Amino acid sequence: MTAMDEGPAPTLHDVAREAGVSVATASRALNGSARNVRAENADRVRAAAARLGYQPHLSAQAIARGSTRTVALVVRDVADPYFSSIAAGVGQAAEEAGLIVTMAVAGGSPERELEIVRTLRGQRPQVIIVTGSRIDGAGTRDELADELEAYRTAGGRAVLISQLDLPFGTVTIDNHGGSAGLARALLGAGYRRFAVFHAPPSLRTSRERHEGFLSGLGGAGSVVAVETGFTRAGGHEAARRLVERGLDDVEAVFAVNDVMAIGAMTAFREAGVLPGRDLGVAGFDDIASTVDVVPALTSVAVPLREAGLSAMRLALSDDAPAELRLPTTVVLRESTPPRA
Amino acid sequence: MTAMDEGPAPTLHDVAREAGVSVATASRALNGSARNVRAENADRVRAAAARLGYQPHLSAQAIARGSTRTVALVVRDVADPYFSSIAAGVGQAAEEAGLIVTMAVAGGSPERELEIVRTLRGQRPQVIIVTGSRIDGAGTRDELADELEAYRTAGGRAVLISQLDLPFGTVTIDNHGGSAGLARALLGAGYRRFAVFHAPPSLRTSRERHEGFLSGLGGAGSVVAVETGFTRAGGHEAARRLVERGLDDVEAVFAVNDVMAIGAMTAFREAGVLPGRDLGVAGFDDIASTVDVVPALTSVAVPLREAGLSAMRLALSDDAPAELRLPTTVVLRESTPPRA
DNA sequence: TTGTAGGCGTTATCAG
DNA sequence: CTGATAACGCCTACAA
Repeated sequence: MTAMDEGPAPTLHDVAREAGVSVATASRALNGSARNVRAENADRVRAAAARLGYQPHLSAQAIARGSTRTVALVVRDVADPYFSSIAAGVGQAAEEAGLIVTMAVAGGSPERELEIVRTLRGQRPQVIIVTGSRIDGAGTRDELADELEAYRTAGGRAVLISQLDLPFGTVTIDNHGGSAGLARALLGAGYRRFAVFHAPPSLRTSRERHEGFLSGLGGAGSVVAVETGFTRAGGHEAARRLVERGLDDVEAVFAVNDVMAIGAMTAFREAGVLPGRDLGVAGFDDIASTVDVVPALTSVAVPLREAGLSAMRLALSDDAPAELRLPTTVVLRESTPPRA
Repeated sequence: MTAMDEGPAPTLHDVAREAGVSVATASRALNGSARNVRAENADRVRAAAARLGYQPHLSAQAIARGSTRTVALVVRDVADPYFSSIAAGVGQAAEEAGLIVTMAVAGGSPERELEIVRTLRGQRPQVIIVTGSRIDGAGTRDELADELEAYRTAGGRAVLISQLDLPFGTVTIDNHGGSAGLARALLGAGYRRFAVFHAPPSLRTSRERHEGFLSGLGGAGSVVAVETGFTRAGGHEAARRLVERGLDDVEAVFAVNDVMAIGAMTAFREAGVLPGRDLGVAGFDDIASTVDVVPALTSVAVPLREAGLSAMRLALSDDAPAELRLPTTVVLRESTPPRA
């Protein structure tokens, strides 16, 4: 109810009137669709635009031009370092390409993911990037595929950072190979008896890492599997359960991601079991905190930021949608010291 | 060059034709702008929409309706837990309000921040939330204010999660009070001689925390100030420098944020100085990893997620733009054990 | 209950 | 080089 001058944002018409030219000329002057505007008029237009605080209505441009300058990103959880690293990569690539990124959070629900992709499609972004593990038996797989297919048919570029499960460009992480390499490295360090903290096997990422680990072991040693959540809390809880059950037959635990491993380390410590001394601990992803935790966490490095960049590259390239497999690297640290 | 049926996305016209009704009826059936559509027709329209994989063009809706259903968020760095927690809060509130969040990364550059807000304005979002410390002497302050003012004049809601520096709704964190409380708590624990790791004083958040700490000390004890970057790397480097210089006159270090403190702890450890035993360490923000680091990090808890929620609430409310000050809580942990 | 028509802010075509 | 004017996809009086 103030006396402030309320009112709609100035439009191109306002600018044109203020500059004493037609909208067409104003439009041309502002975005040089053709270089043919008299310098003087161009200046007048720019001055008028500045004076009025004019900003072109992106939606209107989108309609008139028939295309937007945005990329849509679907993640499970922004606050999870795994996704925020990917998001950072996507953001960087988007900025370089002059695109705006819009971001939606699926929270691990396949239904919500589907719903998001649907409404995202309404945004008509140039690119849709869906991140996060596929979930088997979710029942939304085919619908998601249809949705993305419809999007592609309309000229959009869909890319997944996930498992190669849908017929779209996909950036995959070598989960199986990474875990197998880790298993071999741990065997090499003298470990024989393991526990694996994993999420429900329908979560593909977890399953791949779990299976990869077993296959890397190649039958050597023993493994007790503990199913839990794919989060820090899950790792923490699994560790508590394992301690309760007794640690006699485990020399090292592999948690299928770092936040689980870190939560587990804390739980072990709370129970008087010292990670790195009493028990080896390893994770997966090699998030930033691995080196700040004590003992530093053995992990499998995944180029997360690079995954985001690659996804954008894949999307923007004109090659047929392909799989881009990102390599992983085992990084041994103090949490799994060589065993006498 | 495949034989796939390429082509533009289906429009409302296509749906209408497919259903054998007019666009108006189709529009009404799809978004019940009025409940007056014969049930049979409504069904036909919905069926046609489904068959065609129709999704309304959000930009077109935005233009026709004169408003969008989006909120724009500006952060410094998505991968920083500080911002990703805020983003998570904003995302949650946005979802509840049925809004899509678009997110842009300023990377700590005031110029980039200004540029982002400018183009964001073109998006015509319902809300613009700008997060991150104000930076004094940036030279963009007034321009940013103008930009946001123009946005508000056009009916937008601008909110900052920052310092109260611009005449808009602002969610502030009690940096000064929190640090002062921390200082008192550390005095109470027997510490007297401090080092403070801070960023350049133009960064308001850093300055407020630094000054708050000094004021909490109230002249008691001694303080050596070390200027460095506002990041983990900054903390790490400051710690290295401090060790080189000698630690004889410091019993505890306060890093103005947790990632700095955590980086510092690692650096100290690398130098053979054990945090918590040889040296107290405290941070600010109380990010998730404080409890997973060893020793657990003393910090000042900031309701980050809540900040995001509050910002949305502030934006969506019809009250005059106000300041909403979020309280902080000192959390003493093992990194600052009571001193004999 | 339905359809026609005009408008939203831009861009782009096509005469001048 | 400039200015009408017709799209773009959707919504919404207004009229039927």
